[in-house]
Amino acid sequence: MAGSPITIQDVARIAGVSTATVSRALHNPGVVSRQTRERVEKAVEETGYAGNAMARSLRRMETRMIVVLVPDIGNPFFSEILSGIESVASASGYNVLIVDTNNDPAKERTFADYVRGHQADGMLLLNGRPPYFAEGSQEAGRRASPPLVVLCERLPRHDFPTVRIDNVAAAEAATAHLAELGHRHIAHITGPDGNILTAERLEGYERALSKAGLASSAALVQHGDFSIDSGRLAVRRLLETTPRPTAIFCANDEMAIGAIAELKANGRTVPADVSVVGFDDLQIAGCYDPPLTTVRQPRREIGETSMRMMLDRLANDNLDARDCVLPWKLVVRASSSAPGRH
Amino acid sequence: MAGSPITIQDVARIAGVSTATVSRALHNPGVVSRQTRERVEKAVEETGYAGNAMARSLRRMETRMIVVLVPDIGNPFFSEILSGIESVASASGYNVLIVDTNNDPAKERTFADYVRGHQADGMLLLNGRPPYFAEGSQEAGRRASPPLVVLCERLPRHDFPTVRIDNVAAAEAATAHLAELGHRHIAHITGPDGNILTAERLEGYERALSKAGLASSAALVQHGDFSIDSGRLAVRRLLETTPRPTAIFCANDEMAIGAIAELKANGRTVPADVSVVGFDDLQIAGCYDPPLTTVRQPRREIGETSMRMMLDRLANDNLDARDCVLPWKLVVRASSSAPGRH
DNA sequence: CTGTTAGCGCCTTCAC
DNA sequence: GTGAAGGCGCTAACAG
Repeated sequence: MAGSPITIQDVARIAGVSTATVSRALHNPGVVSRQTRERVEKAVEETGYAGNAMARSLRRMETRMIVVLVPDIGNPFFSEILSGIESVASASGYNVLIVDTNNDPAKERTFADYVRGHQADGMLLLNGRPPYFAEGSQEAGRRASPPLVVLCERLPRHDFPTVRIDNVAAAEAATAHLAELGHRHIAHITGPDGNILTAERLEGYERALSKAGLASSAALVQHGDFSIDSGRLAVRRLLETTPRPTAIFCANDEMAIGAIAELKANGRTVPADVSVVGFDDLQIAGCYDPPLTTVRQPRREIGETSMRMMLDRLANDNLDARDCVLPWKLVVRASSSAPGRH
Repeated sequence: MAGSPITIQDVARIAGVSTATVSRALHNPGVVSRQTRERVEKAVEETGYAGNAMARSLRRMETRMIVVLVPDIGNPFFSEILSGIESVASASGYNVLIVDTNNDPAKERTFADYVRGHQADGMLLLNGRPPYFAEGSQEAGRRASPPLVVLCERLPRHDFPTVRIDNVAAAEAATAHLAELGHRHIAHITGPDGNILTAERLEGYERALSKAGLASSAALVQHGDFSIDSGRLAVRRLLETTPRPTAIFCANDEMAIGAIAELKANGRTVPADVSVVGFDDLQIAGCYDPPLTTVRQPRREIGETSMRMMLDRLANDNLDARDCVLPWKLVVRASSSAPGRH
């Protein structure tokens, strides 16, 4: 009984039918007689037959697997998106292969090859870097590109289907919120260079400053990389800036948390001395001290929508590349207030 | 050129060799002549041949895929473990299918079937619930069980290979730390019922109380479920307890964060009024206000070790079921101190 | 309603 | 060093 695995032939022999009938009884039960179906089911039970996914995939030329490329699975921002992807996928009988690329382009490429190598039917991209097949400009014809949906960012010079929010508008609203509170020296801590989100949120920040009639200054814009530590470091630099900023808009919540921690460590009170606004609305944002004002993204919905677009695309080769823009919301909590006297 | 995918036959035709030679040139280059190899490589380049993983898997009867069952991918505790798993796996040419089971037993079972259905070569379990094939006591013979490694928890009544820390000892040390600071009323917020970690950390807590000569009391033990919110709720109940506890040992960091947030919301100061100790040492623990005293688990190493055990097991059917116990460390930060006057 | 047949694409003997 | 051939397990097309 132990040893060689059970195949459809074993089941067929025991049930006294052909392998084709076993296959039908399992995948298309309506088309076989009740008697036969029951005999097959009994044989399946007896043997513990589980099918062979490799053989089925080869025959059907589909894997029912979707690869999701995530730059950093430890980033809590992604987990709810993944959860949304997962729920839609499994409801349609698809599996999700989550791959942490660690922002390593080589790894991204390896896994992009999954689709070409028939290890997956499609790919969801969360890192805003186009995969190999989109690199050469001449070969980037959409006709040749495998099923792909880009999440959260829109790749410049490509028209892959996209699900995202309007980062420029959201960043503008977050910064405008600080300006409306009366802040005149508003700093910004950016994401990593080369990231599309970084550019868009910076643009929103600058647009808000300009609309509020505030001067922007290079010293007010500090580079970060979305990590807690980079938020701390950026604040250390900002504390040496003149005029001292009374408010900081951080390109994500983790840097905002680092920023607040560092402000406290330097004896500043948030928001009395410095207001801080984040971006993403991680779960921790509401529990931090003070609770963080931030931009909420519909993370689960982003995941769900992207997977639905993927399923549409899989069912219909010639689907148009849609750009789906979901709503965001500024969540005002206690980390932002009118500036104190200085 | 677009349309049907390139197969090994296309490459063979273009290179003017047989498919067998193409296969050899690709997987066993030493055995073909340099001339031939170069011709094949050129043809591969021209065509963009990527192989077909399904066909290869079917032929070789292995998928080089390992499923990892995670109860909740949003829990940051798991991400570094996953990262460790990933790095060892990809170094050996294995892929990791991360599945969020959402603590849903049905889903766990579905994915446990992956191994039987040849969709994966082995399985890593992070949720401490035995999969289907271990449920029936008679069929649970080890000989029949597919390659499986259990992380972080040891399944009772099973002898699957395990990688974990000594939770009882670590919880005892965390509690003893509070007792040594002079606390006499030490509360505990537990994990969810039925979880093995919950039981082990509770046992360590009780053992420390007993060794310190402190009475344990039902009112001091509040149920949680590892979530931030459950930490908040538990504190609300503890604030109505007499005698009021001056210290709380939480079964994980997230509940500790919730506990501190709720204590602050009720006007208590941590640690002056109440000391709080967590478990796990999440990244946020060091940035919280106050920085959290907690137990550090070697998360990355847990992941790496478990994947190595899996690879060993895959390479050698008859490997003994090892129980690998890794070291932990109590990290004392500012959230715990001697009790104030009451 | 059921059986027979013919591969899916690849790798691995077995010959030469 | 290379080619021919068979088959991994399954399912879709075609007969009956």
